[in-house]
Amino acid sequence: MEDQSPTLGFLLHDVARLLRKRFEQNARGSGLTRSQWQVLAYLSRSEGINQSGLADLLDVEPITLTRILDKLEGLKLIERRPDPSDRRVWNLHLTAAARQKLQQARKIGDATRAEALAGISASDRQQLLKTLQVLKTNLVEACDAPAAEQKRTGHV
Amino acid sequence: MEDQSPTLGFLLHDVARLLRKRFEQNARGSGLTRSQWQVLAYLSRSEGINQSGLADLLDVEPITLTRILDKLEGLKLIERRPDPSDRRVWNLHLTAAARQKLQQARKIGDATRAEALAGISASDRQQLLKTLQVLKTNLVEACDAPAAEQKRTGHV
DNA sequence: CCCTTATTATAAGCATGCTTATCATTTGGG
DNA sequence: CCCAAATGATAAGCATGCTTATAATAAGGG
Repeated sequence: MEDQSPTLGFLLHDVARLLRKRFEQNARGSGLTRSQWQVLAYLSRSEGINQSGLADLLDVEPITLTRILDKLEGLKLIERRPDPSDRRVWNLHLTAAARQKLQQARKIGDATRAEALAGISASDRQQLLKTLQVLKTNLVEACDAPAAEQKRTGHV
Repeated sequence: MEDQSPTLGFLLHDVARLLRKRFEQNARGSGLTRSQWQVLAYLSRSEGINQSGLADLLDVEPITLTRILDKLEGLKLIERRPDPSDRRVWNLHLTAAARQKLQQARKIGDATRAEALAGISASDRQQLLKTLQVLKTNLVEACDAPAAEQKRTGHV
């Protein structure tokens, strides 16, 4: 695992970064970044949700989301509406412009994904998604647990 | 592809980010971040390389690497030595301290990877690495090409 | 030899992620 | 009812990625 080929972590990080980079190359001029698109996409399935709820869906920290929402609000793509029963809370809504952008960005995402997946069979794609989903579940759980002991035996 | 489950891009991004986060939780106190570790790891296989060569290996932009090297140099983990034949160039070398750190970080990486891969069979792990490697190759190539046309037919 | 072009490293400025801290508000125990 | 603890949003500061730009140097054609 440690010799010639990069480890899983390096490889995953690189692939995610390159996919993000290629998406943004293809999306030049859309005015939306990948993260902004992700926030809009998740919000479109949960309109009216509040910020900490949406941060949970996205598995990011609330403060990370706050800044993305600041941008999206400035672009008039979302609205923060005060919650009638809790003055700490903002309820989030898409604007009409956001719904248009979403369609556009979805096309760019499809095209970018097609570039990345060239030459990979349908069953390998399925397998990839399945395995990544397991990794994500494992990691979400691990991140809430105390730090792993590093086995000094060197055995994995 | 677009309905309930996250797309490949979101999933990859999330898994990479969570793996990075978990690594850093486990590495608390090592004084090294994941990216710094990656730079040391690649450099250990190519000592004496210059900055743009190393940036190519890592598939990052030279300026991204410059700042990481600034940190590593400040931590006395690398040395920049002037190239005798080209005054623009720095040749990069690990210090003895870096070699120690590398061993320590490798253990943390192994432990983190084990957490992420829990419950995934050896053959599925192989398959995952293989597919990711193809994705990376596709993307490195795509990023050097002009932006993809987005097929307005909606077909992928 | 000189001038244009390419290459190496770095700077400035932005976006997203994090940790840690703060403020306002709500909730719940006594 | 009142104070302590929990919760929602935000701020400050750091790391790493990017794009675009700049300075110094090298290389090559005329």
